[in-house]
Amino acid sequence: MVSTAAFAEIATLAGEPARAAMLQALMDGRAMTAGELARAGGVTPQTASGHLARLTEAGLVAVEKQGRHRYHRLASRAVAQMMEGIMQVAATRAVPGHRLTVGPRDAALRRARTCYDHLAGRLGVALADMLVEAGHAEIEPEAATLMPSGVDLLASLGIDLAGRTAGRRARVLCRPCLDWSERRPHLAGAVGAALCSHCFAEGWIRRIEGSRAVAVTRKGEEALRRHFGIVVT
Amino acid sequence: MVSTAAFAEIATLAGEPARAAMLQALMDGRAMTAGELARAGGVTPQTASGHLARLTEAGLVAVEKQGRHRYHRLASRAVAQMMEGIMQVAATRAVPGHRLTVGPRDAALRRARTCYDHLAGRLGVALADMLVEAGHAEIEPEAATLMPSGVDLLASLGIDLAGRTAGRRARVLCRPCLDWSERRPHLAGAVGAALCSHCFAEGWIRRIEGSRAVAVTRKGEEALRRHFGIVVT
DNA sequence: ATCATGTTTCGGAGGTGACCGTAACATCGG
DNA sequence: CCGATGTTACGGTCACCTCCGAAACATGAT
Repeated sequence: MVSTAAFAEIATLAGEPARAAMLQALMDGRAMTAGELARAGGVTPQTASGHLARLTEAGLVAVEKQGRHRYHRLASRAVAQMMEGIMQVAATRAVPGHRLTVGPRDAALRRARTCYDHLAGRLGVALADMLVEAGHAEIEPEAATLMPSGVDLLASLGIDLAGRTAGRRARVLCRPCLDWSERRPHLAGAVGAALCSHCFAEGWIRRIEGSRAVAVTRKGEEALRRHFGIVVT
Repeated sequence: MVSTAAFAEIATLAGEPARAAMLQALMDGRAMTAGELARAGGVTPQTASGHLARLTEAGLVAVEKQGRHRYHRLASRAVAQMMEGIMQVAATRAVPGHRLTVGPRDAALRRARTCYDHLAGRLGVALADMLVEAGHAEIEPEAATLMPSGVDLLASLGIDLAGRTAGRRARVLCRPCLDWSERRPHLAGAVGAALCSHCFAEGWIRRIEGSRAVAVTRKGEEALRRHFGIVVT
């Protein structure tokens, strides 16, 4: 059994408001400096630095030195998945009066954003829906499958699921992720990550300054329509 | 976005040592009284009562009144999944010197136990392994599939995946769960839950007093060998 | 009705931890 | 070398929250 002490320590680290805000800010998969995270958490840089040291020590956050900056990111996919789990529970407790659609800043988030290492929002859900409707994928609440035709489709775009299709059946299992804005699943895990990084690499999407939202470029609009037949409104 | 406040509240609730211990005690899927949970958490009944009230208020725990007793259980599968996520992160931080095999009490746990609503330990892993080797299932780290032959096998035992095989393809996706004692995945989700409850219903396994461990009955040993060809050592 | 068991409420004591000044410490660019 | 930016260390204050004792409250058994 994972000792209760270790369990409690991790949960306590995630539970303090300033740290929680910083961890949530890191959920877009990017690496941020302590200063940025301090603003995200609403505390002074000194305080944030202390928090980050504890998070790093506990293995929730990893740092990379780059010149004068120290970039902090979530240490592993397991951490991101843990956060998702907590958010799912927190979401069920969502106050009815607290409307989910809040202002224009969230509009971009609901349209397209990153969720740690994969795409979410209407873009992420539309991609998942398209794959299901075309028979390229099957998605159930607990798990998802990318069918052989789906693997081929991605391969034709230059996305190889890095040996995951090794030999035999070209079928890849992956994890679904419940989209908090659409309340429907999109593709996560290795498949979602590969798809997302490909979109960035091809210049189909780019990050919106200071936000987890991403913008679909003109090139991206065209590519998404041609390759996937989807239009993200 | 799930508000940071809600996120932090849930994580804080799970992070306090006494509450964490109580939640972990509930991870076997059973319902327990406040008194039992007080012992599990190492606090007095008054304190436990207060904690349980908060956990219930937050939607982590659900209560059922039954005469003089009030039985508490995890409120949803989402909560159990959240706890699993935290435990996964806590496990990666496992101190090397802290050996995982501790004493005889854990021996029973490592052999067979419940993990919220499904089977774990060598029993759970052996079942999963057998299904994979026989081609009845495919298990990858992120997801798992119960193949048509696996669905048929379970159906022949009287386990119907409650409409999940509805019409079309008789193939059920489900979630894998990383076993902390075996460090390998076993079947979770609806499939794991159905399998587990069937084992209890048939008298193949029974709970060991005051523990999350389960014992395989003589009848169970025989049934597991005949139906699945496995022997749990 | 009375007792016993299990559970909740209340109030006060105690401890832990977050927070911010101030200040020292790295590191890079000029 | 020196300044600018970013990060870490220290000390004191303050608020939150856990915990238990005592006591009230339910429910079922005697």
